[in-house]
Amino acid sequence: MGITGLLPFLEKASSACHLKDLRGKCVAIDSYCWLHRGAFGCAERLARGEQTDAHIRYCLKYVQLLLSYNIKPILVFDGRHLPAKAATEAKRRESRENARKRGAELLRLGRIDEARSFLRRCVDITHEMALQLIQECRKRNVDCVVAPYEADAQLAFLNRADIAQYVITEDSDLVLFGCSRILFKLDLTGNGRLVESTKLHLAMGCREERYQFVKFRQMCILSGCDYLESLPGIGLAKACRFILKTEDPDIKRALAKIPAYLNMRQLVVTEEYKAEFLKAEATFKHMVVYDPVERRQKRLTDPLDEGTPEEYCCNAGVFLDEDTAFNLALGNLDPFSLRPLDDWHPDKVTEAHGAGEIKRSRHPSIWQQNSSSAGEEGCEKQSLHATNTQQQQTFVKRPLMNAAFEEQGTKDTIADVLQAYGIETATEPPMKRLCPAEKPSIRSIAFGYEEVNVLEAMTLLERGESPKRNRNPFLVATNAAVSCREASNALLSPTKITPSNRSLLQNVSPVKRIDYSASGQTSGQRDFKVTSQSDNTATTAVTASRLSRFKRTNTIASCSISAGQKVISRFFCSQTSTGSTGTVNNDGDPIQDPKEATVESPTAIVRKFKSKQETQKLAAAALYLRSPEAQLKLRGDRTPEKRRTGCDYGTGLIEPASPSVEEALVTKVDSGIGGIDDETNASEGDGLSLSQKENDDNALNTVAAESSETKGRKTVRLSLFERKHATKIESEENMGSDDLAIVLDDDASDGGAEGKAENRTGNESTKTDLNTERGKPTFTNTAGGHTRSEKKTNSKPSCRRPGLSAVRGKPSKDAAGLTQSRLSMFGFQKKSSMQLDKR
DNA sequence: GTCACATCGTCGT
DNA sequence: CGATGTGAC
Repeated sequence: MGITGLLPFLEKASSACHLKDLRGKCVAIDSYCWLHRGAFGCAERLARGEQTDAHIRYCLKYVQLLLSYNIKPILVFDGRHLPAKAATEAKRRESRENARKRGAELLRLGRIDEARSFLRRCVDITHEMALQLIQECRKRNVDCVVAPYEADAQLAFLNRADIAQYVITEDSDLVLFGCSRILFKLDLTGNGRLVESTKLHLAMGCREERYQFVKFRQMCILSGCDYLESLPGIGLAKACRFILKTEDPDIKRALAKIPAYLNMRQLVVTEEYKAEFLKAEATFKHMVVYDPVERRQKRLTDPLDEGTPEEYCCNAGVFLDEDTAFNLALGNLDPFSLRPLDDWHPDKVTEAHGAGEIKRSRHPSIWQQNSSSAGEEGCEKQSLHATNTQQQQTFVKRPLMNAAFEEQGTKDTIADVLQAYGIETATEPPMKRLCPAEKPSIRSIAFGYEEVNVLEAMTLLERGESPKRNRNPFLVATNAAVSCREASNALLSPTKITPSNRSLLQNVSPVKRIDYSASGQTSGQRDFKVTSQSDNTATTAVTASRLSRFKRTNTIASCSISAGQKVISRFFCSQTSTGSTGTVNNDGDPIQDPKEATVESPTAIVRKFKSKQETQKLAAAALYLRSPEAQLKLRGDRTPEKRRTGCDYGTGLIEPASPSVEEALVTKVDSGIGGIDDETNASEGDGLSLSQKENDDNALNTVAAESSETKGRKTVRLSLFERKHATKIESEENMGSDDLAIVLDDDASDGGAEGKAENRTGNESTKTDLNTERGKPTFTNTAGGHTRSEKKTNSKPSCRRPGLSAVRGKPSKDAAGLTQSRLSMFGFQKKSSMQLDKR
């Protein structure tokens, strides 16, 4: 059920979002949504008990989509039913059962079409389906978790623990559970709607300083949620008005004032309701979830921390014994009977498991128990669960990625390091400054990745926006969707390893392997530790600086940097007079003596940078506005091929595509979905996609086909709708189609055709608006239906006749059922009569 | 303007 | 499950 009307209510707290903004992140998925949508397509077969895997393939398509953007997915499944929801569940089961019976009956009577509609409504997502998907995911090294109870709480836990930075769902309840970033309405083109908890006050219409998340949650519970029916006559709007009005922090006392505050004298707030309210609140706060890191069940938040009496948690689930809980979370048990169905164990995974053509994700598993297993999750774990030890700057060791090389320990040049990991080094090292520092005139227009990154972070910082794109393929997580502060801090400060400043190089560099916790002692050439006490000799200085340059950029790691000291990034060192020694190595990079690293606050550096480097900033801004391809061209493409082509996690469902190619496609598809007018063909001087279009030749891969098919479908659907109206008008006016004022054409019949997308770029969007959201999902009908009507009315009347394939299967009687308001909404009535008048 | 309730669509070819 | 439409207050 969720919260009725919450998503439209959250319009102001949401923004259009694309998966490309989530690169390098980890995303927890409410798998039920995908399974349910997937099962809908093969509902008949499922209802008849026939064998099918269409729904599984549907889900894997999404998994693949995420992997192709280098996003780590964690699929979360529902577990047992909460007692509080038992009634709702029973009701659902009953209605499904009824639908099944009626469907079967109609099927016997041979009324296939009617039977179909009932059979679709009776699809139930069973744990067997979930397990089927889980098993496919295991083959691909994609993590799955079965929640002890509701997936919602589990998703929220993963999000709050920062194991997953985003949550994908269709259920508005996730907001109440306290997720920070939720992606709704994700489609196969990668577009979705992002709701951020930091913006919730905007939706409530409340000043930020007066806003508390607790208030938001109380508002939602008051409006009616899964655990508590609303008081009669109270919906979101009234609940919001009440919550904003009341000052009383004690909600139990405040609840009594509802009738007075809302002018609803007839309303009675019983003691029972108050108690149930507190229980419902506790259910959201303290539901039992599973912590895959600690491998134990716990509550989403600790009742002691929140001061919640234990008796209120009676609906929030009970704990299982350790072993059962673990196996349930892995998906090995049937959640209801707790009978074993499988015996998979994360610690006993063999590579052979995924043998065959199926490619395995390289993301580290959340189930990797050894916290020293590092990689991404190692970092997560450290930032999450080892905050205390972090103060000692204890770095976790990552597993040896290339044992032969790493044990050897002699090859310490950048080229060697990269080569050891299969990165092509025939070209220059990726982080190499493209234009040497000694050529300042050229430097002002050419930038390395870091520069652009920093500039971008600062530019966005200035504007108070979140960074949108990853431009530096090596700074995977620094950029996208991290708050600006985080981004700039990661670049500016002597950082600890956090999820936001990981990089490929960090993993590649031997530096990472130094265990600083040991004794501060490090061995030979491997010590590239940059500290104020560092004693790099002249002979090792060049090599050391080259490698430490990598390190400093992202993880300036040292146990001996004391508070207040700051080793600033190479970029800033070279730009600030105090930071640079003035010496340059043979790469043209300044060799920075760590002793002279300035102790400056990030803001001070930014200020200095801003005043001194205005031209560079402008140039960088110009560069920022280019597509990734254009940037690469401008800077000279030094990125090793392997990295540029993105990840290679494909399973064959969707071929792994270069991220840039995907972006190109999305740009095209975006413009295709939104526009329903053919008469405007110009793809409005879209500077961003210029070079992407040049790349189109490469774009004809499976993803292309997928995307354009989707586009085609949508277009056909729109056309079908339009045609229905047209038919209606036609019959009403008693006119032949030749006389019909609405222009009909056959364009939509071949929906998947390449190139149409650009032609359909609607004239509805402002040409100069780079943030246009056309074609992206929105929460409100005003944004969906109404804009469409505006599009229609603003443009010349036109209507595409769908192809035969689109008409087939839809009984024409539907057209007769259209209401006048619907017609006028799409502008047909008006237009047709207008045109008819002319005649 | 709100809210409650009923009904539809979700896929895929 | 959300979206949408409709009718009651």
